[in-house]
Amino acid sequence: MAGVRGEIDTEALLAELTEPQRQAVTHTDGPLLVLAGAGSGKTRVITRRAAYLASEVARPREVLAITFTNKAADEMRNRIVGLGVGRDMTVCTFHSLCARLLRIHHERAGLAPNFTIFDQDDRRNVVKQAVRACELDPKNWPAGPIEGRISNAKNEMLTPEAFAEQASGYYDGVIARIYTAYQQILAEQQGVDFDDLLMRMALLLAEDDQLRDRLEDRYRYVLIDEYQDTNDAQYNITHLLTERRRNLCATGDPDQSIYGWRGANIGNILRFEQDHENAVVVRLEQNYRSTKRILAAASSLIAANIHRKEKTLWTENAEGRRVRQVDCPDGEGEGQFIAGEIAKAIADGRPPSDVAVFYRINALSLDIELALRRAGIAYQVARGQAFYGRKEIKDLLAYVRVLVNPAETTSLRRIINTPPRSIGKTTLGKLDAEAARSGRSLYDVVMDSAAREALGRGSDKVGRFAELLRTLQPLVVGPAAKALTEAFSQSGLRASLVGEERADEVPLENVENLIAEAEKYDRQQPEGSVIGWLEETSLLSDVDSIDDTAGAVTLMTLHAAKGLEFPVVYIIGVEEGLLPFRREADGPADVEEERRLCFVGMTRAKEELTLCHARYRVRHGQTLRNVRSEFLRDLPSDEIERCDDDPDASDGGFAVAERGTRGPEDWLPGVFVLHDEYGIGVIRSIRSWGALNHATVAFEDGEEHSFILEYSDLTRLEPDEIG
DNA sequence: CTACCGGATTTTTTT
DNA sequence: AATCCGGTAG
Repeated sequence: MAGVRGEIDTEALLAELTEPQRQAVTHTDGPLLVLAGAGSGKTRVITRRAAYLASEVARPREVLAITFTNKAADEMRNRIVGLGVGRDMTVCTFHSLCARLLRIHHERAGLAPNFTIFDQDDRRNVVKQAVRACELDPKNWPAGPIEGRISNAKNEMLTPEAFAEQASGYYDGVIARIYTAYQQILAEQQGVDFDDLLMRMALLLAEDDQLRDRLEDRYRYVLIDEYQDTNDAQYNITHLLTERRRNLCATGDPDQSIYGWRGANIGNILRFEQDHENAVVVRLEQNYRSTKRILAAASSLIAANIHRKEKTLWTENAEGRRVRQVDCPDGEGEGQFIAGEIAKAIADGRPPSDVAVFYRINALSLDIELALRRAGIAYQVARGQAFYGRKEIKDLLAYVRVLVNPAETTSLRRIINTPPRSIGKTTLGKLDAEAARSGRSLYDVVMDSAAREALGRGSDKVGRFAELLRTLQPLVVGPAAKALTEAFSQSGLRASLVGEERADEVPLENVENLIAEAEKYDRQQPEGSVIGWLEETSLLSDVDSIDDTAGAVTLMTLHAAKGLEFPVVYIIGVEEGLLPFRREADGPADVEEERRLCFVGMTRAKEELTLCHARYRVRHGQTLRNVRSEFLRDLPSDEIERCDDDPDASDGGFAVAERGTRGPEDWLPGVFVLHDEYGIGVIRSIRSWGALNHATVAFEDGEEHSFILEYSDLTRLEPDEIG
């Protein structure tokens, strides 16, 4: 039986599927939740399902599939095309979908057609401007927390007005003022931040019935992947798009919810059945990815979470090697150990691309990078954002952004004296004053020859800059690479970079790579534009930069690793304070989410898994003493092979007391202790300060106290001593 | 207007 | 440790 469209072989779509997989693929109408455990063949199910829908009940263009990253979207699209479905299915991320729709329906959304997307850096910049506009001291109002507040507000779809209404207390009142100013600056600059993309789309869908109907008719079947990591705005968009037909298929795994800190609401997936009457739920619990031992270790870890829907993964795969736990003296030793292991594996015929190294924070990649470089092993770091953060790249992008969106004063200020053209503070101040006086944008003032006359000495220089912008302006309608190349050379940026070199990096080459990327875009999107390229570039994620064909070891954060798989996986920095990550400043860490994060990392491994921890780690230029992670205690100890990178230090991460007053294995999180005054308590965490170890202990009355282990009179209790 | 100095700040994770 | 910011000197 062939599909109705003829080109697709339906039988092939259903071949080699287990019963639950088949059910997920062939369920057509009504809400469907696929609870897909790690490695349970979810991608296969989703792609086949999308193809099945496009063959049996809809046209490809009527299917909308939303993924978490652009890379995942590209892969899914390619696989669907490989199944014989035409290219016109919409497969993208929430953010790119919203950007595209808001661009098309900009008028309804109250946006300029050429709005630009503000990234993290831009957002920080605007927050600082907003704080200044509110006449607050930036020292008392640091940008970071404010960004978080504004972001949360937007995730909850609170506009500045709505936020101000529900704000209570002094702090929130001020935040409301800053948020208002922030939004005002964005509006002036025709800028939209990441959260705006979602919030504006959700609000637009909620209030514009006509548009909602049109989109519902267009996207008759909607698939959302990684549903456990959707936030409230995304939830609203999803529901507004599927209200009438209810053809929503959500896939995900509550055990892999790792974005709570940015507003993801795990409740979205947990409440799916309550939210959707008659929802069909399919569970995929057979793992096809990992060895029995890897799966056992990961399952054992995640079982330690208390707030959890029970789920048991199983596999028919081979037993495999034991999961290893390696104790390293320090970060450098850890890097050397891993580089040595990888070099051995490569010598044995293992392709470098089989191997991945994961870490909790980007800073940890440095030691590994250094060691791999020394060992001559090719590697790539998933850090696309960092590339776009480079000065020369930002400079050139600022030119393009001004061409696309002249209202973007921030970019204009960036380039007006980059490269140096002797337009300094004084001149800029005069231009600003004139803009404020006449109510025009900075750009308009710069381009106004009459206004320039009044500048005095700076007049000529600004005149030449205006001339430059005028020459470049027509390039917005042409291909992206052309605009970049011309802006680069005509602005004098190129000349200023020639011969520049910093820390084994050549800025000129970076720009050339950027232009090469633009050329690729121009080839792939002949209908594209500079605006389109800029939009795509703004929405790139870290993993989007990794190249599967590079033949290199891959380094990335645990967050970026979501959805990927590698035969050989190393997780480094499995230490208290790092994984689970804790910072004194912000309250207690969400240990369950951290544990899920570790679980995500472990379940990426197909054949071999190694968890490393170091006893000393350099952070902010200071050497810290680290204790191995409490998560390691959740692993089945008889299944784990313990290795020691440094034979003289077999006590490993447990070497707590250098003064010899305390036994090495005795002082760990989770250990019960007795204190003369406070009674029985349990150690929450151990931190090292110089040579001393501080323990935070939670007591029965709920109080927490900190002690210096070497000096305190805490007594350790054996498990059988606890009544 | 640029160049340089010293102090503050940084790094949690990201679309 | 490395970078960024603001202030001051030239």
